[in-house]
Amino acid sequence: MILRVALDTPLRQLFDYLPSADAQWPPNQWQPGVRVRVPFGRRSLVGVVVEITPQSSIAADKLRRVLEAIDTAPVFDAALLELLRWTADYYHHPIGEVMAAALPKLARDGAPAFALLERWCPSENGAAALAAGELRRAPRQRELLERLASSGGDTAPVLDQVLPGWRPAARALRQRAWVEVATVPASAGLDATPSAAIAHDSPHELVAEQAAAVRAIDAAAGRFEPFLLHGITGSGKTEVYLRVVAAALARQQNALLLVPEIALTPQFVGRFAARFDVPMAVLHSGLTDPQRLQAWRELLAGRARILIGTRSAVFAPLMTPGVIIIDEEHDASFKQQDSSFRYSARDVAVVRAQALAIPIVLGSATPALETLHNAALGRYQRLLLPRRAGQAPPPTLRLVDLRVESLHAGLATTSIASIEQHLAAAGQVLVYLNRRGYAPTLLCTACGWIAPCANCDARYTVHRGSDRLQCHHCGAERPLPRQCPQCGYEVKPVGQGTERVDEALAEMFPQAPIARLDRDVVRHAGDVEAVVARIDSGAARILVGTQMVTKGHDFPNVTLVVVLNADQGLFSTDFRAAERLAQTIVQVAGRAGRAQRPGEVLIQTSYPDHPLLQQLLASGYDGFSAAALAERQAAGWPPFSRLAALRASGTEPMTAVRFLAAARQAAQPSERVRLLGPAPAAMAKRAGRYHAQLLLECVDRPALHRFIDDWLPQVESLPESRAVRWALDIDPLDLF
DNA sequence: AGCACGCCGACT
DNA sequence: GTCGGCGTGCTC
Repeated sequence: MILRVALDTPLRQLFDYLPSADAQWPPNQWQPGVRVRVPFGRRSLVGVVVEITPQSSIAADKLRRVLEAIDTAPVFDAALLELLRWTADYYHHPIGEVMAAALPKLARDGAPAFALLERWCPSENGAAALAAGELRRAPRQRELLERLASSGGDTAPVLDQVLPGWRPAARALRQRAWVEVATVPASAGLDATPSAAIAHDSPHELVAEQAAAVRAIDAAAGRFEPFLLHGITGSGKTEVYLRVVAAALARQQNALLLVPEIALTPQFVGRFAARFDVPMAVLHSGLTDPQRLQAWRELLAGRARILIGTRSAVFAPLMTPGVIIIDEEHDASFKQQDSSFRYSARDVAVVRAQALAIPIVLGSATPALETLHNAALGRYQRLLLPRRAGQAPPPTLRLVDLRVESLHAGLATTSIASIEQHLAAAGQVLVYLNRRGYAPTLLCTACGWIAPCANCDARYTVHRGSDRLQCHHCGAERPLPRQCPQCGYEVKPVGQGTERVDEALAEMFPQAPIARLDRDVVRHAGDVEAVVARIDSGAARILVGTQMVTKGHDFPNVTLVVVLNADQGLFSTDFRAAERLAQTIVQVAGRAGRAQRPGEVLIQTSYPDHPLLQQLLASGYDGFSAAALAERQAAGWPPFSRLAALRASGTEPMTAVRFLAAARQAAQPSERVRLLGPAPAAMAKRAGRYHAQLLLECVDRPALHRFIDDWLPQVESLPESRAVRWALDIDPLDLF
């Protein structure tokens, strides 16, 4: 019997092992999905048994024995194992690394799948000693031994409660062999967290469209059916989620809710905890390793009924899942960007739902064009929530023509006048600017020197708060110079960041307290909530923020939104830039006028005639997306074709390009797959490395994947690959 | 990715 | 004379 094991290495293969000699592990106990410790070269690694086969193609004398089985039951059930194999296949990524990504770090290192507790028992000698009246001079030890004798044994947490400070006594007793200690698995009830809140939140009334959406999703129970829940901001998508989860719970099933980022988990946990009196688990990167392990164990034991998590939660073990929900499905955070395993949690979730034969709900006010296309093709059922709850009227959008306006700290005269009006009418104002810091450049007024980052093709951003220069691309920092290091003349910050807009607004409207929301003011968990609370309570009247303000939080009393710089996305080389800009504008506009008062949205631009802006103004996101999809079709971009990008970086300017050129050379010419590049990245140098990419495009997905399957082994063995870091990005979101 | 083996420069 | 630089090869 051969165990085929996935190991956390970049090698694209399984490794064959003989079962351990352990008598406790008869052959019929080995199962796929069980973790094992195996010898690998000269180290020992934790891997996952993926297959059990009668024989191996590896020479018998090379096969080694498993050192130890870590689990008695699989940590990946058959369905999850199959999903992980599909994922490794689809993203052309080593299976062992995919499996590693699906496990919390501590589980990856071999931590048991269930919590272990120390259990202390009296020994026979101990009972005898007690009866003989020993320990008269050691009251603590006697007390402990008496307790253990009467209870027959206790676990450490119990002893912590009944006899605080019992450890020294226990150690002494153990030395005399009067007590024994064993580690036992924590059985269900023992370490179960008591459910926090009693469900007190009563379901909101549903409007007709919400009710129809809930009915449609509930009707799909027990079969695979993807839904696009396209609901404008404020239309009550969350209430639909709650109803759908309630129905799943009623069917004795569990639910998975994926959210794009950590900041959004507390509010969902709050809403769900208020509605449901069931154990929930939360998984995101803000947890400590032990917390993540704990959540994973709760899921594995089937104790948690609802899982709310970010990207990697799509791989969490789920017992009898009944529905998967993806909130803000268009959000780019669902696509892993920073590791070499670049998966889309949204797309994997759809595959998981399909394998599980359960419905999946993709919710958004601004769906991705891919998703809208799937809905148009009838692959996804589109559910529309076109109205705001509470009959709040939709905000009106207006463009502010920067060519004819004078600017004060990035604010046009019209915008300033509007802010004044709204403040006077007791409204709140939101100013959106996708640039943190004080100013994006520091310029010498005499010689034209601009503070450059030494590691990147970028400029330092001026930060007044910390009185430093900061590179937003590599994180480098240095003190803010007082004079030009080149000519000694005066330097000044040029351009606007949120910090400067905050300062300028404070000068213009001294009576209106300002809150700022960007990564510089949000340092710890709870910071976002604190800022949101200042706005909600009315303590602050103006909110200045970056992308962060567009995500999730509602500001019901905001009546005016000003978008300071919409133009960055208008002329990008990236074919997705327009989509992202439209989504941002619609999302930030959605923050305005959600209570009774109508909202107003001002978009400052130097290109008021740009078709994208005109489209958005005339026919909203629907009109924009229809036009954008037509453009994509004409240009042959996704979703009308499939892309993959081979990305590389090296410490020398040309190594990445050379590697990619060699990779292109190595490719079998194909009529169907087009190769574009290699091309250096728009910002080639980042953090001291030079980046480049080679793009693959093909109308037919299976053809593209077959091509990559043939090509990748050759790419791997290229001598040029030694000098670079490279990664293959399937369905890339941004092209540089 | 690790980790070891192996062959050429600046140091006690 | 050695410590150590990273090239190259292997992991069932």
